[in-house]
Amino acid sequence: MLHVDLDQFLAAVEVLRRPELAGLPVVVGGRGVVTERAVVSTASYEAREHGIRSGMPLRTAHKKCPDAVFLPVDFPVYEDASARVMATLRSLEWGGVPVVLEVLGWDEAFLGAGDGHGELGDPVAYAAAIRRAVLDATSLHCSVGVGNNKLQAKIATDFGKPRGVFVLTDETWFPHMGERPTRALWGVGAKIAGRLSSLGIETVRDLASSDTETLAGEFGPTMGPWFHRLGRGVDTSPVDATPWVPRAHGHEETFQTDLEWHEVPDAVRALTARALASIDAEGRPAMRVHLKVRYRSFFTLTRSRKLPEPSRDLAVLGDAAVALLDRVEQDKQVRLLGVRLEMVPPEGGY
DNA sequence: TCTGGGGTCCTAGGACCC
DNA sequence: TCTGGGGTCCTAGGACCC
Repeated sequence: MLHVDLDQFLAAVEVLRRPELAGLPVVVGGRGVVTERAVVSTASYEAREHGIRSGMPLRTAHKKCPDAVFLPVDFPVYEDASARVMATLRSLEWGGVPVVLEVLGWDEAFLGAGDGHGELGDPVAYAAAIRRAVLDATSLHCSVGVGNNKLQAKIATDFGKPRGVFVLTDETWFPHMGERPTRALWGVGAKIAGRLSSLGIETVRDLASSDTETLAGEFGPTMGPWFHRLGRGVDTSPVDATPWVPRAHGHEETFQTDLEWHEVPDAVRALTARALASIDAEGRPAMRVHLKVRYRSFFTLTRSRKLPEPSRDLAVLGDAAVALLDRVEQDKQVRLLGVRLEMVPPEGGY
């Protein structure tokens, strides 16, 4: 089982079309304007040497490295580059058998052989061949993780970065992961790590040897046992090449200056129109409308309502979104608004 | 003037029905 | 007058990931 992840993907694509940027600190985020409310999407390795990280406010990044090149996020260009990478991967064979490819976003994929569980021959040699194939076809570098399952392969890739291959298996799981904090696991974020810590569970090994019943009591019958499996490096899910079918599309916007309440309904209607344009491309009507409101204090509310009947009518959807405003506090300035339209499932479900 | 924008999945609790 | 369970649907919100 392999996991492939492009190195500093957005920055690498920008350098490809502007070779003079090679070797410079490059930061891609927002509209590329360092005074605006936006965050870093990807920083080149040179920029990371200055302490710049994904998710960091652009303004902060600019303070850390005023000489960095700041570029706007250019969706179509990354989508095109991503499509070429995935087409390259999908065309590969493993031991004479077509690979099974599960795409995760723009710059990542799981790759298996046969039924999606198996692998053939020498996976490390094959991983190196994949890196060459992607580089030859797209001029982009990637790292590859090898594991007995998707969880292990995914974590292995991080150890292999940049431009490397790393192997993490049932045999090497505890030597590599046992003493790391639970946060190192794919699926454990800051909040879950904190709740685990309050149960006395700090490391991956602690989690692996913890009591499943206790975890189920704390996190529920699905999440509890799942966390326990994460700790042991266990993951039975196959690589699934089924094309992704979106459940919903939405748009949200952080306003450069907070909105006064009288400006909010029009802004909600504008976001609804953008969301509608996105779901129109899917050809399925909306069945539920979600509204997200963030106030100046960074306090965020969500409200949603199921429509009486599915709709693709802008007036109907706009009215439904605006009606949700009645259920939120209307006395504070608004920093962010979001409208998401959940679509009717396709024939036969997802 | 720290803290984007696109998503998915899970849980809790209330309403309602039998 | 008091009150058990099971089941489903719906909404709010939490958490995670790229």
